[in-house]
Amino acid sequence: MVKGGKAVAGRSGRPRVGEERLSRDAILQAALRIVDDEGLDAMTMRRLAATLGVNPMSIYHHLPNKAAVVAGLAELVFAELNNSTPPTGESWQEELLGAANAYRNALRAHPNLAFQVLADAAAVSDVVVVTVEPFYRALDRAGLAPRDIFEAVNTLIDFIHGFSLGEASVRAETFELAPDLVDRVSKLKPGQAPTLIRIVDELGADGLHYEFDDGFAIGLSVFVAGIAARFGL
Amino acid sequence: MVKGGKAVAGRSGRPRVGEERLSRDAILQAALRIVDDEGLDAMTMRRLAATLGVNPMSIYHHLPNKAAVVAGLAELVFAELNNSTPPTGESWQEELLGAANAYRNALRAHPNLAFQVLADAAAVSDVVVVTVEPFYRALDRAGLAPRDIFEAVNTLIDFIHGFSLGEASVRAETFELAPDLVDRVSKLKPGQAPTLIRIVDELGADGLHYEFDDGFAIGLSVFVAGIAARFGL
DNA sequence: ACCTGAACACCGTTCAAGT
DNA sequence: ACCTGAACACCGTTCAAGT
Repeated sequence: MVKGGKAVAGRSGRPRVGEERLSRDAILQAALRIVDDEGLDAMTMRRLAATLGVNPMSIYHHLPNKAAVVAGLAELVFAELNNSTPPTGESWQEELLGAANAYRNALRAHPNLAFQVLADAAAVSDVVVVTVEPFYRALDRAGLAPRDIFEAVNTLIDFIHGFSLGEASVRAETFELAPDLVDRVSKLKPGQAPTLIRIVDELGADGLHYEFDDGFAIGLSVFVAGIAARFGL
Repeated sequence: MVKGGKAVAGRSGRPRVGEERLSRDAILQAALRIVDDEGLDAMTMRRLAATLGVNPMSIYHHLPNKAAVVAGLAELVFAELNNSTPPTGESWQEELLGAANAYRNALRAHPNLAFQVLADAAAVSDVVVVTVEPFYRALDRAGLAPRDIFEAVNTLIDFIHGFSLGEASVRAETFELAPDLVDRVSKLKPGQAPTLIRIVDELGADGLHYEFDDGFAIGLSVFVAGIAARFGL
């Protein structure tokens, strides 16, 4: 963009104290804005520097490399989640649903980042660890044994991750499966997926409408019923 | 690598019939090899061309761009899954577990690709659609209503996706959580995650060992129990 | 310590030219 | 039709130099 023109004046050299133009936080906020607005690919070091009105290399004094910038963004998402009000509920079930919804919403807030966040969720940082507290609290309240809590939370969070991945990969929050799934299924060679074809046919009558909100709620209800049955509540 | 040297002879121009050096399939196989061996980042168009002994631009006559190459790889993974022997079982539960294990194994076969595969699973192609047939078959056999089958399969596959994402993000198939989780948890400010800290403490006594295989089996058992309970089987 | 400028070693892709 | 060579418009990052 600034391409041909000579660099905007901007004194070089160390700024006086209290005059720093850059900070880890300012960089991450600017990066998050770019990612939210234009996607992860648009967030290049050079572009980031440009929006900060700074030389590309200046960023490297606050973050070691681009991977660190992206990891910092993932951390921001979890930090937002941790700052949201913790879920409460009449029952452990309600509390668990509250935790799950808050988690999903945090991921939904930055769909262009969801992918990266999910990848980093494994390479856990402190912020991520704290994130599971509400889940532990709900299941502790339910009376599960420590090891069962551990496994149950892992399972539930895996589901939320997978669901969020699908949700982030699709633009609209509602979509008609009809033109998509029905159409595609109808083009399959009949021998290849007989059950699928038959089921989709029967569904087709009702009109094949899908809402992510409903899908999530149903998934959670399956999970809650499963926990209760599997761990003897 | 070939950097300074002059291009290896290699006649240019159109090869005679039956003499083509390139094909969509050959390109994808070479690309898959690079991704499996060195990761997705190593698979650049130029690198891919080099291993094929061909000019970078030649690839564009078979695939429109790099995104198409990567999408082709994702398709390969699902194709492998569809060619594996379909699961059978005494009960619908066993059949469902068989389908889930086959699905997970297909994703595990190419960990460096898992990420991309999961992203593309939403932007569904025909190969992906066929992939769900075994799940539909198991739940149809269980006697679920069409709409319930649809929702249950979505939920289960979301779980598998999330699980596989976590599995792909971690190198070893077994890891001690102790030095990782326990250590990290113990460094938290006590007010931040009291339940988590307490539960992990109690777990710490047993030795905090985690196996992905066990985690997956437990997760599946929760879902099977949940499906039975939630959909009244 | 913090910022800059120039340079290095890459990218994906377009376009015109070969056979 | 299929492959090539040169070129364009980018990347992330190193390194030496400024204050």
